[in-house]
Amino acid sequence: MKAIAQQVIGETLAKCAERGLLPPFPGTPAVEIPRSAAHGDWSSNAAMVLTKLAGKPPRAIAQLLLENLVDPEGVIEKAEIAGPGFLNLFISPRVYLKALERVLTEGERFGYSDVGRGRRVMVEFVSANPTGPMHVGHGRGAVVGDAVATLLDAAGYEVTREYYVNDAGGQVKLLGRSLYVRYREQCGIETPRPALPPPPANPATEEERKLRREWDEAMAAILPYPGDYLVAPARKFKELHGEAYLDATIEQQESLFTDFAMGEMLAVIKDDLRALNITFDTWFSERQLHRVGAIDSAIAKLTEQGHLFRGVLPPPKEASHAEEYEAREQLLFKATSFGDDQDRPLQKSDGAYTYFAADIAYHKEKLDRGFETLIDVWGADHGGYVKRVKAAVQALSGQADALDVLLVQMVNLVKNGKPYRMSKRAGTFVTLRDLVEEAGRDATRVMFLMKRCDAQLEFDLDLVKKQSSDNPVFYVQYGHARCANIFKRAAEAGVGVPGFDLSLLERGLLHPDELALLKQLLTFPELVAGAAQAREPHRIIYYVQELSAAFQSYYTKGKREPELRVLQADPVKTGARLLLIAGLKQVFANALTLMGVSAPEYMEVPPELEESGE
RNA sequence: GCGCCCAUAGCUCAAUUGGAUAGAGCGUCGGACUUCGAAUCCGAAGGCCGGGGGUUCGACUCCCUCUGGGCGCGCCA
Repeated sequence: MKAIAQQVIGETLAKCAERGLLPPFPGTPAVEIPRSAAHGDWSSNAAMVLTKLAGKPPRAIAQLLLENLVDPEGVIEKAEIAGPGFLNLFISPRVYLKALERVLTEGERFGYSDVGRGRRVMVEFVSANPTGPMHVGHGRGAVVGDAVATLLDAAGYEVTREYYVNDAGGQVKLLGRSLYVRYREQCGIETPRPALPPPPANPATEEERKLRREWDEAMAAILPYPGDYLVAPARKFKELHGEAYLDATIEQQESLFTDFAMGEMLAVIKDDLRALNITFDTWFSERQLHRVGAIDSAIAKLTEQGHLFRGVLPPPKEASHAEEYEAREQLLFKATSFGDDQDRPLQKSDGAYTYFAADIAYHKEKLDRGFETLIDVWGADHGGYVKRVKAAVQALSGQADALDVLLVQMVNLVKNGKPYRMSKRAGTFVTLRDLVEEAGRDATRVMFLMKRCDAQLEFDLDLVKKQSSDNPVFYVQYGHARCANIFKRAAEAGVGVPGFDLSLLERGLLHPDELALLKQLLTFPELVAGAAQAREPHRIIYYVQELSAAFQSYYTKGKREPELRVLQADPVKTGARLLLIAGLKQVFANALTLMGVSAPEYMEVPPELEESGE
């Protein structure tokens, strides 16, 4: 649809330039759908843009455009100048009616485009350490990453979803040690307690908080991962090995036990993801990176490019870290030449590589695999990390925008109208699994996708668990279910859905609401392309809500005015409207599918609404 | 102290990426079911777009600054 308006304006501008009436237009002229329908179907600000270049007032330029409008096919019903110099185009209804055919023939592919031109893009998301089950914060990143990937795929990019498994660091070694402790418990050996007085459960004073901290630290040395989720793996380990590893060495704990625990944790994570219907194309192991010497080759390349040097970093600004500071020469990446605040170390004092070094190698690996665009979905707590990784990717790829990092902000849980603090110790830890089981997949996904990801999200645990109309997911699905119901009724009445017929539509779809609905659903392909390029899945949710609202409003008018019903005495109107509803249903289904939300044919009325409903 | 993110109706959030009169849901108030699903619809009230400056035909959007909240700040991943 946009292309039609763009073509008219573009050719009109070209004609004016040819005749010497106006200077050539710089770039491609912008057309957009005005907020108010009174301002036409499409609007162009070309006259305002040309004001300076042409040395004429914008309205005079708009007048020239109007007089020279190029429209050989007669798609423009009316054009007018408005406001400071907008040129507003009113498209002939016939154009829209005809376009409905595309919706119906393209079916579930309607909305797909090739703006991505097969460009290879990797979306790396979740990548949670395999040290425990996923929590709700991970869930947001998972859903957003998945939806962005789906959108990019629909926009014609060639998308790979990857999970980076951090299986090489100290965290997973600690996991192995925790499993060892749990395993011994399974074998009847009690876990030693710290040689400290037991701390207060709810520390109130500073002194009590200190005791609590000391206790927690001492406990962490024995059992770094205190939750219950290692109990089942410990049991399984015992079944497999009996009591053969009761006196495992620390090396065994950090290899054998670690590998076992990690395997179990990854299985849990995969289960959690499956509950959200999220799958990955590739699981990339950090160990693999070390094994093939990827870090060395990344460092070699950066050295070759002159981005590495040996130097001393200034002391940390934050007081608590400054005490430990010791001036030391180390291998640094010159991140400051790409806009970072500091140069960043690649090696620790013991000579081992930093996590950053591994991350550089990992991103180089992605580029080497042929991905032209990299998208990373990270939690907000990694915000301070963005600049240096982007710097590294820029150095490696030579492009400033090869890496796009989506920082998914924190999820604040709310229960009973109050902030709900998550604490493993207090037993108020909410796993993603718990949430999905209680709220359901659709509701969880919609909640995570309703807001831009760069803003914090308030997640109301009561609301999402409530099976009622307060829950936004029901409204968006109801639009689809209602369409389905119309077809069910039509079938019951023996009314068939006609094949596409332009003259039928011209005779039957006469109400302004119907044309407005049609126009709205025809914007879907551009919406998808825009949302993909902006990496903003929330646009789709808002669109479905708006489309659903417009449809419900139209539908309800039929209650008062029988001639507005879809199914009615006039077969022409009925047929034409069934075609419109078919298009609507298709767009609802496509939009919901893109978001990974189901499009139900029928929705159960929840029990608490049943009484008031009758 | 520095960096990144956020601030829009009582609450939770949008705003076509610089466009015309800033919109939804929830909540409040008032209406609408004898036939396509009332999980719905219609209407009303509710706004100094955090404050101030700037950029231009035009700013919620871009720049500067201040205030308030969040996240992070060598050798944790």
